Amino acid sequence: MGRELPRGDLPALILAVLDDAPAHGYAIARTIERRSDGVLQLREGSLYPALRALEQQGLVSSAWETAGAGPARKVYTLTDAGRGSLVERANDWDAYAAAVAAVLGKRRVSYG
Amino acid sequence: MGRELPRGDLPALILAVLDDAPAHGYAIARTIERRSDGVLQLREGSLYPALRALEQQGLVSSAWETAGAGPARKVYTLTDAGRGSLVERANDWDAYAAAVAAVLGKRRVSYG
DNA sequence: TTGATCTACATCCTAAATCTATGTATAATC
DNA sequence: GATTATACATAGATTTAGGATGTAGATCAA
Repeated sequence: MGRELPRGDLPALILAVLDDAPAHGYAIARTIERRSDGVLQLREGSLYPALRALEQQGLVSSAWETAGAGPARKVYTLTDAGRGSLVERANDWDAYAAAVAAVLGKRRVSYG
Repeated sequence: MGRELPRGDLPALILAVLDDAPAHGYAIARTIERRSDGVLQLREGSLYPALRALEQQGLVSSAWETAGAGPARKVYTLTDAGRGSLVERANDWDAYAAAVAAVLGKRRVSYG
């Protein structure tokens, strides 16, 4: 269980999670795993660099949340630019998925 | 036009093309572009290393075709192992595409 | 006959993005 | 007090695709 992510799709997934509500890194990873039924798994080594890049690009903003129990959390919020980028990336994904499906054809479990 | 390929999907695309008929490298690239309506574009720097890797793994076999007009062609044929690998990769793709779609949700052109 | 274009294969280098491994630290559970 | 879950972070290795470049035959136009 748990397929590696093909490169390039991770930012879109993070933005999509943040589009529902602000969240901190660890929660983002858990949400992606849950929503994908465990198919998509996301390591810290991928997650935090990706979040930093998104922030540098102005697609998310962050704020430390020191109150509450447990270690401090850095909570990320989608910016307007991030929202726009998400729509673009989602459409791009659709086009890509359709293209791959067109090349692969209908070879599935019952191939013969 | 022409999106870069997320890493990992290229072998599956090549195997799928060869599943219909043996073909040489250049023709494989053209077929992928045509079937995907130009969305997927494949450069020599990606194509030939990928073909060599597939051959080393025993998923395709190759033979030089010297007859005919133009430069010599190396014609690739899917092996039985390649056929099995293709089915596996196609199913894997399905699972991955479904997982990404689940995380992305229904954010598309008419986002709001 | 020169040049441009398409076909066709090939390699080297670079870049990007992800994973592995490791480290720090708090809190709850056993 | 040991383990587990939470939570952030970085360095290094790996994978894999693209860019640039090179060779070479065939075709066609100027």
